Amino acid sequence: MKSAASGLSQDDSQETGAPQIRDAIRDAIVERRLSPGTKLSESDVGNLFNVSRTLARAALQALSYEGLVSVEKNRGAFVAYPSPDEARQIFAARRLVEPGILREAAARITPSDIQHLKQLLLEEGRLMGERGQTARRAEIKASGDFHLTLAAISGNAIMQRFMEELVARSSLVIALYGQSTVSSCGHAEHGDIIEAIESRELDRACHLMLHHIAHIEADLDLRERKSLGLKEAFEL
Amino acid sequence: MKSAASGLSQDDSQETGAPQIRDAIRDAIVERRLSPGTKLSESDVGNLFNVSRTLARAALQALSYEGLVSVEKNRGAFVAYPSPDEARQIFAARRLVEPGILREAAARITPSDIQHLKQLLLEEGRLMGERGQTARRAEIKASGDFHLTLAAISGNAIMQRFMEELVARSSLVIALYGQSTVSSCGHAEHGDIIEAIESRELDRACHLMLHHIAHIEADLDLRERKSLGLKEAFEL
DNA sequence: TCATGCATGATTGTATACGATTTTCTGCAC
DNA sequence: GTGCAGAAAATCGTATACAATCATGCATGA
Repeated sequence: MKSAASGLSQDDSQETGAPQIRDAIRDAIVERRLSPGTKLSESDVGNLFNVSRTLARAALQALSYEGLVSVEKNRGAFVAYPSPDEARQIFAARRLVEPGILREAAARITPSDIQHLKQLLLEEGRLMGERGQTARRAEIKASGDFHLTLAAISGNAIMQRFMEELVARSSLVIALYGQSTVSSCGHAEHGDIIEAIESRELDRACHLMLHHIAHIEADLDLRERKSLGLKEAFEL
Repeated sequence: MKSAASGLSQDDSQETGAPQIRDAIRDAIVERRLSPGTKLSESDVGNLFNVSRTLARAALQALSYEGLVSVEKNRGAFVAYPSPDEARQIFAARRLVEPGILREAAARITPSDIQHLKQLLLEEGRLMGERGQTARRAEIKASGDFHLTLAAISGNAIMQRFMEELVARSSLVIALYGQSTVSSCGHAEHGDIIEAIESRELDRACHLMLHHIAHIEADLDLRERKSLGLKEAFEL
């Protein structure tokens, strides 16, 4: 049987052209290899990926639609530097939509979906134990995947896409303003939410979700971080 | 005092380049001058607006991000032809987010905002009385503006943008599947919602909003309509 | 010394050119 | 007349070229 969450597994491996560049830069942003404010020159991006400025520009344009990159006319593209107010709006949006997504997902969830969620939870826990930058980045990604998987299970492609944008921008905000080690408490909360869903305690699950988002937001602090540089971030 | 709804008034008049083309095509789609399935060739769009394919392509790309245009690799761009399932997802998304937006808006609403909403209501009623294509199109637009204004009042730019996308796509769906004359009952419902907000009956306002959306959706005939697609009509 | 203006370089904005893919047309065989 | 193969046309994908705009630094003068 085909799980509803299978929508997450896209064939990203064989894609080419602008989408590939877009995804590569997005990953770099979400995983903090590129810091907010970093300039993304069209020429540099094109040279890095061995394509023309045309494709580089298309990729940057796409990322600007997702709110991860801000393009300023005649000045260039920069990794988005969300203001504290933007950060609040992002989390307000998540508080607004995630309970609803949770309810939809709970109504359609299958045993294999629950299995998938628990798998993610284990992975998350494993990464939490490790040290270092890479583990930290993977942890951010895993934490986001929990929410994205719920959106996928909900079966609404539109809400799923919206959540992808919100989660990505959240990562950017956490990278900018997060003070403690990301969502260390989030892991346990994810487990609680799954548990509540499994036992059909919908109201409690929504309540937990709202608290979870509030906890992430409460961990934010307004502090500036400096950039890495485009080349270093992509050196293989 | 500056109303929260002032975010709606953007300087669309002086914009140039791809954004102008994008907005022009979007208006044409939302106002039903362009029918779903219509091919939007890059060359044709470029010639129409006296720009190169580069800008035409950028505009079409932007519209594809909004879900109003679907681009098929090596085949071209077409006005989106939302499937019945997509239509349901769009309205499911609206049911999911609009009550939350309504609550946010109610918490921040000012007397001048209420004035603005009532103004929209009057305009809507005026258009309802008229006959003809143009009045019908304007009515769709005015009906959408009510929801967009609420989103603007909520003060969350992210939700506002999302609502803009949902409303635009809703217009597309209504154009495709709507059977009666749009939201003739919607006008009264808009008034009821404003009234409920004004008297601080939040729960009732949300309830009305959900019913309102359900009514619009109930007016849809989610079966196939042969209004367009010359080829499909004769070749299938 | 500091402010101002201009020249120069770098970067983006837009258009055009060329190659790849798809679609359509044509013509021949059956 | 039907069906298929190959050519021709149209359209998209990508790269490159040129124009416009912005940033930088130096010269100049108060």
